[in-house]
Amino acid sequence: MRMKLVPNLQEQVASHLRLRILSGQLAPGTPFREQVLAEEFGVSRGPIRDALLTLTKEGLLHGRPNVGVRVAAAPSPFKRAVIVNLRREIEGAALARWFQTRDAALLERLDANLAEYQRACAASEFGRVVELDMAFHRLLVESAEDGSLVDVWLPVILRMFLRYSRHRMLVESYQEHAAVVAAMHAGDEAGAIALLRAHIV
Amino acid sequence: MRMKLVPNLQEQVASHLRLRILSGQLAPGTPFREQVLAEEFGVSRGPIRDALLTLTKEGLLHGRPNVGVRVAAAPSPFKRAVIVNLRREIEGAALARWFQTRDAALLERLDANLAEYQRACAASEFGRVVELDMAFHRLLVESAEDGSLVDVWLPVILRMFLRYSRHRMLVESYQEHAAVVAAMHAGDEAGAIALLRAHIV
DNA sequence: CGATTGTTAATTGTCAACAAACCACGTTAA
DNA sequence: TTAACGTGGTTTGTTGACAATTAACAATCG
Repeated sequence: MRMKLVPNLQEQVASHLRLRILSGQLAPGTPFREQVLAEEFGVSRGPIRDALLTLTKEGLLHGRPNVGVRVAAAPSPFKRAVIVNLRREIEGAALARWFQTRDAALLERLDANLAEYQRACAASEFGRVVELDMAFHRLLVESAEDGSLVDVWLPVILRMFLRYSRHRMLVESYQEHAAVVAAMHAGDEAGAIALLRAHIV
Repeated sequence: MRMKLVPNLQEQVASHLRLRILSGQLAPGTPFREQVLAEEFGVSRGPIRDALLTLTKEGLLHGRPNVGVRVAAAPSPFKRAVIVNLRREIEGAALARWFQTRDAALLERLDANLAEYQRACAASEFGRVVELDMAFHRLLVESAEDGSLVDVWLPVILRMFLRYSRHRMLVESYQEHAAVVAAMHAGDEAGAIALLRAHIV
């Protein structure tokens, strides 16, 4: 069994740019030029193009043919309301499915996530908190049916995290995560799902 | 004012392959080789790669790095159930929003779609029916807020139409579409939304 | 006989050069 | 003055060649 040691260049570039966009440092409309990025990453424009196309399909970039891509604007209130319900549906379904097996491995990973989350909060590592926040929800979605929902879930949550102003409420978000996990430990299915849905805002 | 006469090669290729996959002729797991497609379309591998990446993100193809892409399998019952709810949420929200304006232009387009749908049914033009079925729902989604929901809606419905066995019920599907439009004409918001949600299965 | 290791053919990943499209700017003419 | 029209420079779109990786098969060893 071998883990992939060196992922594709396009994946490395996409991951790097994803974090850069989600950090919220870049204003909507900021252009991403292929040549500039190619020189910055030390690769040719090929992998850059693939990465930009990926991020565009994920909703983080907005592209017009023959013009280029720019950082996408945050979704409108209407669109955001729809997206919130989509996330609730997906993650709620995943959590409901977990209660059919109650696999302990997931609980361990969630506990580890909470511990690291708490540490990052105390250290005020802002970017790390965003990562851990998304990782928490990703663990839930991945637990259901070998992660078959991840591909539909990812574009949804990425659009929500685009210029997400709620990351400031670090402690509050942590407590809500912890409450969900506590309900899972207690075997309270309805309570866990209700807490999770209420947490997604 | 000029319409784009010749869209990008990658878009032409993607559209063509999309229809080929949705037609249901190709069994899940059928490989898509870049070189083969490049020769078939008479272009180089570049645009083909972009098209395959697009279709992969849309859920129609399943790809592994350094190996290639294959026609994706139909979603599992669990995943399909989730996707059904996602479509209901998106299209229901779009329809609810239409009732705030009741723009007549949409009704005209839907009536035209129904007429053409009926004709294609009578002529048993199977592929055309699939197109019109999706076009009907697309019109609904595009009507809300300048089509801002289309990008999240498209990957969802494409996954549902992947090897969709329900297209055989041509007349039944037409009648359900017509019932939704009739409720819209009558100004019955709750009824239209209920009919639409019940139609998505 | 089974498992492991080389070898090879096929396929994807990457690159650099060239072609086509777009945008801003200055010019021209009504 | 203003609108239309070229024009130059910048950026994306496309291409073909080359490198890296994979999977299947053959040979080898325990």
